[in-house]
Amino acid sequence: MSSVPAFKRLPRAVREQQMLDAAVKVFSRRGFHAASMDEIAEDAGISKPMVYAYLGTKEELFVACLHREGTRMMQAIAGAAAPDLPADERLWRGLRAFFGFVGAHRDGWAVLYRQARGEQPFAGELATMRARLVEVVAGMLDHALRAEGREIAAVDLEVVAYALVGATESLADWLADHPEADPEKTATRMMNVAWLGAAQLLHGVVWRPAAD
Amino acid sequence: MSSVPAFKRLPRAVREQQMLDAAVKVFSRRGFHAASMDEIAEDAGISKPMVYAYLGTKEELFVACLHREGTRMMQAIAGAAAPDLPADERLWRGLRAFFGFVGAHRDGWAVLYRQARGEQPFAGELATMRARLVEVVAGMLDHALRAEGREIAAVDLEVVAYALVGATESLADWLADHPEADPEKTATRMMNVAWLGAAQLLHGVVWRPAAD
DNA sequence: GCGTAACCCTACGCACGAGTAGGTATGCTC
DNA sequence: GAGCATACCTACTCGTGCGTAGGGTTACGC
Repeated sequence: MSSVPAFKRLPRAVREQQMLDAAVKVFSRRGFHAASMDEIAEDAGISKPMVYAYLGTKEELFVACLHREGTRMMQAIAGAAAPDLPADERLWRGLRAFFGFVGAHRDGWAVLYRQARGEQPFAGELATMRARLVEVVAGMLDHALRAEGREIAAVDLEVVAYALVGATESLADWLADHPEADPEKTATRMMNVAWLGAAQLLHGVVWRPAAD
Repeated sequence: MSSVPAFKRLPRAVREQQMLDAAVKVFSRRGFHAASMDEIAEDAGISKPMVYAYLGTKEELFVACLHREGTRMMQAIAGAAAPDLPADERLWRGLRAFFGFVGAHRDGWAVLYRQARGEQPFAGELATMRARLVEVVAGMLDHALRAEGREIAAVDLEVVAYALVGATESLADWLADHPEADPEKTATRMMNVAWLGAAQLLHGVVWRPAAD
């Protein structure tokens, strides 16, 4: 009596992706705690024990979401910013790829990402990703600096890179909240804030507080 | 038999502050959801029904925390950045006040703030505060621009301001995570990132993507 | 000294949601 | 077509934590 087979008995790999899709969706719109495993299961068109069997606990599930989305984003960026280009061009392409990605996954990534910043269990996971980005940006700055024959203390470089990454994340939030906004244009604006300032630094222009 | 009166029967205003102190502390270290009203009450040296009687639901309590801390911060900034100063000086004093505040409330404010970004119910509350900041910064930029005889579309101005505020928030996070870091120095670094770039924009220097 | 209003408590009800026990059906291999 | 693994389900347990009912005690006005 297998008259209506169609939507059943799929291989594990497929179901896992469906579950992750559903999880990203639900976590995004509800937040980690407010999201229930029941809703995720229902949204994935499957029953709860299956989710536990394949992806484990709620926390593990969330981490899996972060991992998948994070990896996709990193790949998008890495694929765009070839390491043999000049610093400004790399920065530009990286930013464009980043905002393009966020624009294409507005409710997915950006909200998931915002969640992770707050909850202790995931802050570490996220910090790792951010650290990789900061390292890349700091490396770019350092490289450009050496080309100019200058040097800056590593800490300063890291903090500047951190600020740039932070500004970028904020604009990503902004982009996620403004569906009408254009990712490309946002990238251009970020480039203006970031690169014009950074270029000054690279040329040895420094702002100092007045002695008061 | 009132031999040990000391720590009992305090007036409402005092108890409310104690409760808020406790709530900020617990929300900060546990996060909104993981924090329990029982723990907050215990930490405030009072019983749970009192908290409900004075400050209302858990959500209302959290909002009250946000409000108190946010107001304090805004006052700290407003008190430092007099509106009749030149833009760069205002920016500098504002930043110094901001990082000073965060430095003095590392585990209080910064963590509370991070929480609020993620949870939908509070995102709005926080957005309002951020919007006020963005408005101030954008106003400063606009003012400085007009003094130079230039103009920029309001949207662009807002986005730039948003990016600057975002970068500042990120450095605040960084500061909160690095207890050894100096707020003053952090403010200087932020000033370098922000002002050097902004000053370029003010002078009409603009970065544009190459036609490819 | 007596009422009344504030302050404060010890319990509990109750819903919600994470995680599981235990069982059924379907395809695949030989 | 028997055996086995994999996909899948319904229906529970059980802890946790929000919010409250209902009652006690200290101050303060008169």
